[in-house]
Amino acid sequence: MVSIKDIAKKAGVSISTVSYALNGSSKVTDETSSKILAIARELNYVPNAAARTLKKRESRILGVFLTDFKGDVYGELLDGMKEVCNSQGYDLIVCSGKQSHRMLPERMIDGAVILDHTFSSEELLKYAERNHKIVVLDRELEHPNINQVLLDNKAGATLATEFLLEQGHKKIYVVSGPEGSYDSTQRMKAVKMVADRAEDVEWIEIQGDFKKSGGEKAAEQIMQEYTEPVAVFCLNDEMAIGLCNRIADTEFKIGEHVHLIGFDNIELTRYMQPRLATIDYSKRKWGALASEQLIKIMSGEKVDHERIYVTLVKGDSVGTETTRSLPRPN
Amino acid sequence: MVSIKDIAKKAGVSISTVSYALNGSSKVTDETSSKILAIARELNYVPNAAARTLKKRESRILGVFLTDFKGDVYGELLDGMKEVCNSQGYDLIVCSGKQSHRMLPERMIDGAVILDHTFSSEELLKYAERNHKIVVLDRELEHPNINQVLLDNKAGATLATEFLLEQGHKKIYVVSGPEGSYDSTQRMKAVKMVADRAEDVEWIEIQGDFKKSGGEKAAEQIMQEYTEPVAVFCLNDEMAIGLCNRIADTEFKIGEHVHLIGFDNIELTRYMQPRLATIDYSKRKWGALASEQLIKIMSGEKVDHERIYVTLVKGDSVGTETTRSLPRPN
DNA sequence: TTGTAGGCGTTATCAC
DNA sequence: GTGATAACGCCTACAA
Repeated sequence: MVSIKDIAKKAGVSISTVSYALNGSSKVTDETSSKILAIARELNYVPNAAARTLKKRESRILGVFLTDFKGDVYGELLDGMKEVCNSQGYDLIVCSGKQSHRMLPERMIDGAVILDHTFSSEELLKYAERNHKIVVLDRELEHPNINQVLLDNKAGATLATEFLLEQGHKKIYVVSGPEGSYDSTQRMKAVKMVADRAEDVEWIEIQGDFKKSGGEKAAEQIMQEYTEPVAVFCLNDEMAIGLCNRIADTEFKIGEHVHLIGFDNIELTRYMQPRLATIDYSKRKWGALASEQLIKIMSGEKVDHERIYVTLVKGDSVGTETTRSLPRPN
Repeated sequence: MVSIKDIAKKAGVSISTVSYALNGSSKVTDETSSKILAIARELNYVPNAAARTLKKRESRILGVFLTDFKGDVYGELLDGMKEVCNSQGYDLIVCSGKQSHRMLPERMIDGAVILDHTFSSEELLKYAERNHKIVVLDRELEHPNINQVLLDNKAGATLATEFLLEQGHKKIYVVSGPEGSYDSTQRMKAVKMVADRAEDVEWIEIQGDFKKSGGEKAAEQIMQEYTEPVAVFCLNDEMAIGLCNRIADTEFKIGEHVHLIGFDNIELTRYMQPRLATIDYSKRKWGALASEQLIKIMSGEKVDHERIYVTLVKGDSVGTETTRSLPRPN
């Protein structure tokens, strides 16, 4: 490995002069500087990240932690994060799994964005307590070194539920996310609030998992119990897709027998037939804002928690309840 | 930050004793050792990754470089990589974008897996020349420090094309990937080979981009030129999905007017109506193998290039050509 | 069994 | 403007 020491030797100067030249300090003559730069290029010199990080006590790398690498929500979110990070001179790395947690306490990264419910809040608080900077996207956590950028789950679930009610639906299945998911809990709470306040509305929770398989299972149960048209609120789009596809094998029709709305507005919903009604928000903005907040708290700036606003996307997957007595197909 | 120096002071021993104890060396008494460990825990000691990396000249981190964070192929592939990495005591980080390239030459990571055609081969060879270890998944590149783990594109495209021919199709549109994509070029070459060898077969290339939008555009052209049923080979599933969805808005029917086959067997194809015919391979195995090869060449082991085998998945998106004169709908 | 000391590659504070 | 020199936190001969 070629180090500044090698360059110094070859250039006949000291290592400090080399360091200055390499870092573009104005303290060194243009002449010496260009000579050093030339030699550095000639020797294929590349600075050593570990040494720099050790000395400067910062790596200029930010990490984002995901539950897993699958999931349709992540793509744009990560792109949003990357954009902001890069523009601020940081690199972004994506990590998953318990093993990678060490990156934060061992100071391989300067800060972390968390979207991983397997990362316990105790662990996060422990790190925050040791002065590591963290932004959480998937929980509420109060600490001077932690900032929250959360989806407005309550507004989203309220919009979705009210939309179903407005269309005249009286029986609503709600397919939830996995145990312990903050998003699921929050959305569920809002549904309950709205539905309980309405007259004559019955709502039934089906335990889901935020994956396609959960939607499929829910479809089975719903069709089994079917007596008349029902509304279904899948707490994310992936389950809605699973549900749709299970139902596509039957005579039941989405938007007629089963009125369906999702949450997330993932790209695929644009392509579904009929178009899935869902709750939209900017994933790119979510990621960008998370990175911004992280960089701010790292620089010592005091910032408030942020919220990502949501909107309703209507779609033919939810029809008006004009066909109360539509019979069970076949 | 608490370092081994602090522990040493508190324990009344030297820093080397602390280091030995922390690394489980048998050279230190159980008594001293447990005392040191207790103090380390008490002080919330966490080793500093940069210092360890600098000294040991390895980070135990492997990096994978992707063109972008979107893309349905990546999830399982990354999981496959992560599994192998972790089991071998390595961490995996996912990077994207030109800025992050520095991770390799600056020795932040011990090795890299490349699935990013924006990473030039010259750059990769340069790094390989400086003794960095690399596994490429998206090109052919010969160097002692580079290993290839490539899809058997030729076999896949041949299987797909032959399947269309067996079903009696005589006119085949091929929707390609973006300019410069190795996978696209290889697949295209195989199609040409098979189709040209067959009698009476006409094939037409449509320039695509491996994204949904490319499939949509291809759909427009195909419908415009339509006179009788045609076959279409989209060189990846994402374009096939775009094509399907564009066609779903019309009276044309997949599997009747347009016989469609894709490539990749991404999860979503399972849910399409009709089921998309495609080429399958294990993404998880691809990732796992890539990691294994990387770790092997890093340990100085000499390994051959590897190939990921593919199979044909039939689906109702390709019907038999019994309806040669099916008229143009509406 | 434990301590001393040198060095990994870099930055940064001093002198000169 | 340039050069010694001392860290940064850790590992590891070698010495005691």
